Parts: sequence; C-alpha cells; structure tokens
Amino acid sequence: MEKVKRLLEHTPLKATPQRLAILNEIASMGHADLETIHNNLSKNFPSMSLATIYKNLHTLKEFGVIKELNIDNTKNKYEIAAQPKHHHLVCKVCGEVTDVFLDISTIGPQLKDVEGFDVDYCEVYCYGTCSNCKNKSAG
Amino acid sequence: MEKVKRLLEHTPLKATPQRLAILNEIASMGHADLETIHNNLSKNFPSMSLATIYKNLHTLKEFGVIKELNIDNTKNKYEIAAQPKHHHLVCKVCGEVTDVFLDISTIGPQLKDVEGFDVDYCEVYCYGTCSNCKNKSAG
DNA sequence: ATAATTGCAAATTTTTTGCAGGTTC
DNA sequence: GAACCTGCAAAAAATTTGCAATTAT
Repeated sequence: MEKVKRLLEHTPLKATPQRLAILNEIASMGHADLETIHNNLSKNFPSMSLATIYKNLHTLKEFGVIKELNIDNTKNKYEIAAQPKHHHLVCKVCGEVTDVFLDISTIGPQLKDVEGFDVDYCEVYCYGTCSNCKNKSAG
Repeated sequence: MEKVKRLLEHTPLKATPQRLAILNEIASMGHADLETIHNNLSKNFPSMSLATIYKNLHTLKEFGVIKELNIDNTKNKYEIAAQPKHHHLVCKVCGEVTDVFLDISTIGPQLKDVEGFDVDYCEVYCYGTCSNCKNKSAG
C-alpha cells in the first residue's frame, strides 16, 4: 500500500484508505473498471460506496494519477498513469487487456503532412484473440 | 439520400426516413455523436425521438453499417463503416476529429513476439491541437 | 401480408450532487 | 484547525424497454 501512496505525492490529494484501496486495485489488476473495483473492494470494505469510487476515479484522473483507456465496446477501464509509455492489446473474446511496448516512430513523420495539426502523442489499440481464447475455440 | 440507402443493402434493415436521416447526418458530418444527431435532426424532423436514435445507432453498429470511435474524454462518436481504412486525429481543444491515412505496417511485426495473441487490426488515435485552435491560442 | 420500425411513456441503469460526520495533513 | 473525504440518500442524466400504431419490402 505504500507503493500506491507515493502516486499521490505531488498532488493535493489525501491518502485515504478508500483511495489507496482503489489505486491498489487498479495497480494490481493492471487495468480495472469501476464495477470490478467496486465488487472487489466491497468484499473487504463493505461500506465502500459507489459514489466514493466515482468521485475518486474522476479526481485521480483529473490529477493525472490514473488514465482512462479507450477500448471498443467496453466499460471504461483505468490504469496507473505513472508507467513507461506503452500501448494495448485487447482480446475481443474475453476482453483481456495486455500492455505492449511498440515502436511507433514511423507514425510521426507521416503526420507532418497534416496541415497545421500539432500532434502530442498517439495511442495504439490492437484487437484480436488472446492465446487462451484461441485454444478454447480450437477445441 | 440514395447514397446512404445503399449502405443498408446487404442488411435486413429497412430504409426508413429516420434511419436514412441518421446515416445521412453521420455521413455528412464525418463523425457525429448521439446528441448532435438528435439536435440536428430535430430541426427538420421534430418527432424524431431519442429512443429511435438510440435503437438505430445500436442496430446500425450491430450490422456493421457504422462504427463507434474510441476517443478519450468524449461522448461516443460514430462514423460510416464503409470507408477505406484510416485512423484518427483528435484535437484536444475543440474535439474535432479528422481522418488520417497512416501506414502502420511496422506495428504488425512487433506483435509477432506477443505469445500466442492473434492480432486482427490496430487502431491509432493521435491527439494534439488543430490549426484553428493553435491560432486562437497564439492570439 | 409480414416483419420491422417508430414514438411515446415508463422503467431501468448510470452518474452526479448535497451535506453531516469523520479524517488527513 | 483547515481543507478534504466518505457514505448516504436523493437527484439528475443516460439508456433501455414495452407496446400500439405505422411503414417498408
């Protein structure tokens, strides 16, 4: 829990048990959505209210502690922001999300052509079937 | 209107005026969200109900006539699916979305390493500032 | 004629808000 | 002690549903 506490260091946000639990859940899952966070935390933390999770996800995102993923057909998922830059692999069967490090340096030069648009960063989402799901469908 | 009617040809969906108007709106805007569609269509089509738009966006997506975009911090936007493969540029200031053709052939080979994951396709979203917004902030 | 679609109103689900009591710094 | 947070309950917003009348094929 001390690990995630550090994520709040340069923010005005207080390290409440609920907030740390939410961060810890996201950190240990890698990626988590609101419902999953609520379900998992409710077990050990029965009074954890939905409103608290809504407020926290909003605030944590606002202060750049977490990031929202933008995945097709999925409820919003969150990940810890302080990670090396990476992209995402999404299994369209089970929904599992995996981080992947990609060299996308060939994209930047192609955007030079776009009249006057200043690109800050690009996000890549790759969709397909994970090995688990592939094996299941194969028999 | 005949143009968008063709988009329904290989589906069991009927070409109702409401449906065609929705498709036409998306086609002419390039990308549109539910609220915008509703606002714009209500002008000429006062009885157009929100429920009809919800149902249509769902059905049209289900049959692959339209695609939902996955843009950070934005309400779901839709585009016509039958278009050459492209990616998206998003202005973080005004929200404007622009299509962009990118060669992402360098990504595929990098994914060979990922154990057992079969990638179908990748989506790239590039975020930045469009020329309009850049000029405004510059004075 | 048949099956699909619309629009309304109601129901449901999701998200936000206000505030009293409690907590962190 | 000041500012911030939580959890509750209520409010607001977003989305879905059921159904009778209508429409496309």
